[in-house]
Amino acid sequence: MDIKIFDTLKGELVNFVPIKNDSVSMYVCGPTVYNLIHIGNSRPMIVFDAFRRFLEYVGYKVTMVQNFTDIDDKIIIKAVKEGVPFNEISERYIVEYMKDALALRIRTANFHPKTTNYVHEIIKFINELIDKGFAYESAGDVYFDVRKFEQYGMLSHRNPDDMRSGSRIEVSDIKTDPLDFALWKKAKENEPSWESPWGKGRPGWHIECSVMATELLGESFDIHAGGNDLIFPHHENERAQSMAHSGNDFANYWMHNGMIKVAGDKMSKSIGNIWLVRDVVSKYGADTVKVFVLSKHYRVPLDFSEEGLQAQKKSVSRVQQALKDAEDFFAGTVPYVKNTEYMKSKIETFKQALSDDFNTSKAVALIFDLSAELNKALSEKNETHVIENYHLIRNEFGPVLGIFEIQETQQKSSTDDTDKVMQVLIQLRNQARTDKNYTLSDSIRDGLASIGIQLKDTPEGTKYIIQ
RNA sequence: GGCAACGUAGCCAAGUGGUUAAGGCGGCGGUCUGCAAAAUCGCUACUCAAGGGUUCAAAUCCCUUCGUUGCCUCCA
Repeated sequence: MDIKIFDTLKGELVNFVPIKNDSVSMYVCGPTVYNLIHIGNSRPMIVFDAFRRFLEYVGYKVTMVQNFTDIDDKIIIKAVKEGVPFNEISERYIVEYMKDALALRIRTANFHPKTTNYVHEIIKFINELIDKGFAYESAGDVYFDVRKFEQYGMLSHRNPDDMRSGSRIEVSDIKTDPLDFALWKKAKENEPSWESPWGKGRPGWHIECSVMATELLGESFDIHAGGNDLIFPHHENERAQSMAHSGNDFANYWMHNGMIKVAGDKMSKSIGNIWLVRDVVSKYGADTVKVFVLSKHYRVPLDFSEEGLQAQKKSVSRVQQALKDAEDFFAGTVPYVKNTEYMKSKIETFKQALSDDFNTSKAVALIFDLSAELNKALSEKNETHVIENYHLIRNEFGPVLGIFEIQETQQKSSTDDTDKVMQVLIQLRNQARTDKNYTLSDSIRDGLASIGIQLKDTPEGTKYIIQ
């Protein structure tokens, strides 16, 4: 099956053909670790984790790298402010990042390299760029000479001359061209630094990704991904220095996700309109957050709002409840079956949707359809159809998109004390109903509802859901 | 100023040349229920920002206008 993706470099939908037949190498730009991550940061995590799973689903062996930039101005500033070594800050926020990723059920990449572990390779890489005439030292800094790289501007579809004339580019007399960017920054007093041929200093911002991608995936690899705010300058610069260094292609495909916005503005640490991942996940659950993100195509801007999340939570709960009902229907474990024709045709539809520039909103819509089918099958007691739809959601499509993989809501077992208390209350209420004492029965129901416990009178008896 | 993207129902959102314009939330009506809730069934865009054009045929291609946003500076 052909997989089509939108390639930022070509500016159009292209057929995805990996370098090696059966394997895919991808590099996803990770965070600079100086803060807790917000919902905006979570979009590439959610989207590209799912994309990676999809590639594996259709049979590729995927090697995924996601870096941590653990040395940078902001980390240093924060460390100074707290009076601790810089690596205490970066290590802290790597741990916090991992916690948030876990809460979102993002699978870990194959490699999570850190800049500071690659300083030796970075220095070597810069040295080679200087040898090849693409970089120069100036006052202890080393800069990339953009005029030497003919393709500069190609990824971001910009003309270097236009950018030079723009007033927002800072002019510096230590740079040959205002667009030149730092590969190596000379250490200021008391800054963390490493020894180098150019004196004490530290890596510039873009170089770490080029070096770590090259070290772990090779000079040329398949996919480079990240937020579209990284296209310029980060990815443009990465591409320039990498191609100048190797003389070969760098990433063959560039995938970029759109920004998450709040009330019309981009969610950004500098604007301050951020929602922390951990707060949103604990309030709405990972499935809701992920379905919310995957409901919209990954390249277009997504407006974040509590109202939107609230609406999504309802739809997500319906699917979760249908799955739980199916498990209850089979007293805990839904038996596996060989894929039926019905399942095969749904799987085909699912793959088709995701092959078309990763159209997750179509795939999510399919899951909602299956969830309705599952509910119908349950009420008709059609075992085969329950099994088919349950497995398609829980064990086939869910694990690809990273949603509905597990039961998020707490299941109460019959040995649980809560359940015992609930059974007493339900019995009491049902006696009242039999006696047609609806004032009492309704007051029990309303009372429970007010503390978040919902009663449902089904043909199989009264059930309850703890919100 | 330069370079892009987007504008589809009350709201969110697929569809990008040709069957009845997916799906979700909300709303209305039916089934179920003592009444609800949940589930389920039906209805909820004769129309795709506006105006031109191309075509046998356009939400889908082209042009113009209006509007929103992003990048050009750290950012996912």
